[in-house]
Amino acid sequence: MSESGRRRPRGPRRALTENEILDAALSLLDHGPDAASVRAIAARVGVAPNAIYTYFPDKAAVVNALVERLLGEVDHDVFADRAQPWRERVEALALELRAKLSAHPGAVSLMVGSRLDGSNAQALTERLLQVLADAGLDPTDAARASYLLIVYIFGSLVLEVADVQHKVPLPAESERIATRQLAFSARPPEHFPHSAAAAATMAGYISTEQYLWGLRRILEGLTARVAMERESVGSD
Amino acid sequence: MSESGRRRPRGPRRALTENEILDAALSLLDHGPDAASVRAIAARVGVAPNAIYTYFPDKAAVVNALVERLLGEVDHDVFADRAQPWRERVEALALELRAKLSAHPGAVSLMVGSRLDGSNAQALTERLLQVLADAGLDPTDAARASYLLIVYIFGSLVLEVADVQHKVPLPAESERIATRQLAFSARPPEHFPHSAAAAATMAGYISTEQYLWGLRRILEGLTARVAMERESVGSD
DNA sequence: TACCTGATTTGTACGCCGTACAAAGAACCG
DNA sequence: CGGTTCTTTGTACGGCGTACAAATCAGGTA
Repeated sequence: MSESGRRRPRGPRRALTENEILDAALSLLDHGPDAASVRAIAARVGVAPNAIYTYFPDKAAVVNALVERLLGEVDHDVFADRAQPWRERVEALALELRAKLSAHPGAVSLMVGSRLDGSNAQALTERLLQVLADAGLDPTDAARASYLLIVYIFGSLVLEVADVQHKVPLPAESERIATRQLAFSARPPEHFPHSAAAAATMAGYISTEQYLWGLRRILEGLTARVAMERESVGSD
Repeated sequence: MSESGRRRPRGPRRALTENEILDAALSLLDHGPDAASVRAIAARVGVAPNAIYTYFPDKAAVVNALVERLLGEVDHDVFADRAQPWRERVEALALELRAKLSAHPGAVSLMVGSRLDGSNAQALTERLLQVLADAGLDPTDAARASYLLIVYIFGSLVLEVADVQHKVPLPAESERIATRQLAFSARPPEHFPHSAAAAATMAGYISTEQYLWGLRRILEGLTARVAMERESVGSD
């Protein structure tokens, strides 16, 4: 074992672990995206603010590690089963990601500007490419499609947390819809006829139903292409 | 005229306009998303920091106004022409928005968490709904589709600015692709076979070409639905 | 004309933030 | 034991958004 090979370092044992710091940051984030300051995290784990810098080089590293950890919580088994229809696997992946990330709205705010290139992010991309390859997309289309899906998933999350704007805790979906309904009906209908007509639907934008609706339209667009290409190839 | 009806206020004439403040903020944003501090803006327009609060209640209002102003710069004529094919109108809208917003990467960072419910945002939504209605979507589908498109456009922008991470000025597209190419080839190919194979495509993710590719897949998904529904309605 | 009144601008200050730096403390080695 | 090395802390700097009271300015009114 190489792990027993490396001796314990010279100094005092560390009082914390990286994970305890991330735990603290994550729980603080439930009080708003700005609540996870270095000072607050340090206070939460009972240590001086600058002790954090023994574990992470700067705050951006804490954020990156936090995002990576959330991505690591995604259960791959749900959509790694190649016996399942590929569409359901993509939907399962999208729902898993949304569930794990929107559970921490503050963290979603933080991932904007995070690198998203950690090993867990790569693993998820790889899984997605796998599913799309199983769907019959050639490697180039699969790559493009995976980015399209990531944009959709990530964009939905960002718009969703922007909508609830660091209110805490996250209100229930039905309550959020009602709030938006009110906001829409306050608009001048004479200048925005389509918007007024679509108010009820638009109030329900931010919902799992709309999320899946959009996802399915995208999947249809991806496979329409495959179908077209298969047709054009013809008797091959 | 009601404008001549309101008399000039009592005090000294204002030294600035809201627009000058937004100009200053916008030019500062080109030096990074954090460069547009209230103090920096005030210094830029030659005024004490707290004078800004005579024009805007707080910094969030400045950001909202800035985003609204950028949305107002979008040229509606390009996609308001109902004689044009609706697909091209949607593409023109998407390209206009991307062009106007990604010209100010710092501002895109700021719009995350902005309300996006100003009159210009509403006008764009209305236009989008109009185009989708012209495409033959019923009001409900048009509403859902417009949100899907907004998520895509906005998500693409957010991921794009996250990729260049406040580097300034924005590097050329070819250079960004080369940088990403390097990053991808540094990954362990044995654990991520699909990712490795798709590296070249993925390096080119962030490009106008990929942006349009995804957009067209979405439009195909939306119209595949319309086509299906028309078929199922049958002889009607 | 001179004063009053109300809007604008400024000076100062508070409490945060991320984090650099040097000193102090703790565990291991010889 | 002393020395070495790592962790933790105290203190401090510069910057942030913004609250508050004083000063300044330009009307309207007497």
